[in-house]
Amino acid sequence: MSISLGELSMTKKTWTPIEEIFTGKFTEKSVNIRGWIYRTRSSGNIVFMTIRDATGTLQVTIKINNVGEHAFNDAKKALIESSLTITGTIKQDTRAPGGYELLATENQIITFADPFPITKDQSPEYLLDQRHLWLRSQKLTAIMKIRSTVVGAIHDFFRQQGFYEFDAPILQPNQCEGGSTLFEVKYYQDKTYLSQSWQLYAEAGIFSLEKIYNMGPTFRAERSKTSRHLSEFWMAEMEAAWMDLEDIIAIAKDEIRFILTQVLTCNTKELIYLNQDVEKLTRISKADYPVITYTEALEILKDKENLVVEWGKDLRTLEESTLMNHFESPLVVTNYPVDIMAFYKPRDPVHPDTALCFDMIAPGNYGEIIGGSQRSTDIAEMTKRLQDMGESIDNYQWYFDLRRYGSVPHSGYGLGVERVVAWICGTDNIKDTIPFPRTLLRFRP
RNA sequence: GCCGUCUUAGCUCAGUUGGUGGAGCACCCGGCUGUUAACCGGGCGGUCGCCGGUUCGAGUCCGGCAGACGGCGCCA
Repeated sequence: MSISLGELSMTKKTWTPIEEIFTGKFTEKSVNIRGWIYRTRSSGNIVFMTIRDATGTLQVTIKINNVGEHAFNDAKKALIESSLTITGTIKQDTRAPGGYELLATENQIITFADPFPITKDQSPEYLLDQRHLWLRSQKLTAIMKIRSTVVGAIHDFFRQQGFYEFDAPILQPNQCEGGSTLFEVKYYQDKTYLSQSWQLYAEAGIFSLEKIYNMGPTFRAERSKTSRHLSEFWMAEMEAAWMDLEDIIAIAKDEIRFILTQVLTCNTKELIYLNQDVEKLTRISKADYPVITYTEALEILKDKENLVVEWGKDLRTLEESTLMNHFESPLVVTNYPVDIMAFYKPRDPVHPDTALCFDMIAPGNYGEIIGGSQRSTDIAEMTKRLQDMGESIDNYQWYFDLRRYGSVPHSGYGLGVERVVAWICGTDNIKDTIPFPRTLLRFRP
């Protein structure tokens, strides 16, 4: 028999998070826990359940002589993912996983679950179909905890550095990155697009707040079917007046080190569950990251890998991952050819074929985790490059106004939150780093 | 846009030369007082993606269609 949810909320018990039981401080004491059945098995007059809550899993032993026949039969027939409350004594026992178990004196099923559709064998597609249920898995729980730490760390980092949070519209009339495709949205009698970047609006914000940041959803309708792409992803961006390329590269490195340090502090358990090398991540959290130019990257590829890339072509996935064979930590690559860069990235006056821009590439096969640049202040050159792309200049007059009224040198970058989480967690696919992934071929559930 | 793979039970898969469709898991019933993704016995479960063709006979061979997935390009 189930207890009513109203009745449950009226009970004034103290509930112990499962994680705390493994500190040993509750041993031989009576506790109340609540959660969901992760595994269950029975043998005659004894039922073993693994119970999970948000903090961990614990084996519960239910014996008919301790809880009575009615509660015992409920426990025996409750399927995986049934929710329940249990009272009992914590025992230290080497036979239990983790060395502790709860010997039940009472158990109350809150809701008997239907047969759970996810069993031991699952395909990636099936798990994506059942995403609303697969979120309960230990793997996704671990990743979502790390994601939460990463997002919190980004806010903490910029606020500690004196940045203000500044919001841009999600509905935007113009495109930002050249070549990327936009999601069109009906806007009353008109049409607009989902935000591809916060940046153009951020460039307006720096003239009052000087140092600003933001983190929010970003939408790109690229026809990419890879383990590194999402159609909707979260980007953490910064923009600052008076800063040049060198300044923002230093901030980007500090930001990555700060994120790593926070994750290593808060999520060691999760990193170990995900089979990540904690010592290596600790090393990277304290390291300085190498900075090379695009031209130097081509030389490394040619000299060490015999991989020849024509100067002027962008680094492709193959080249980036080959390059990363030579680096344990993230790598900063600057001065890409100006002709393949977005309209707002300025020419380097010292090396005029290149732009004052950088990418930070993650180790492994996770690709670019940060992209940024100084911002052009040359209205004539930006106008020409926008026209070459077929863009209507009228939409950018407000942006050019920023150069007409007290323009200053300024710079900014964007960090792909999911790519950073994927790299730290070592996931095969970026889809596992966001609760409900949206990709070229999937937008349900 | 280019290249490739897959589609058989609720889930994961096997299915020989073309000859009456199988296993494990899940679920149900029975057994078991220390299990670790428990185990043992039994049961339930199928329009072999769809349409057509070849054949005495097609899950299997051929053609078409549909759907799912992966890689590249592009990007965070």
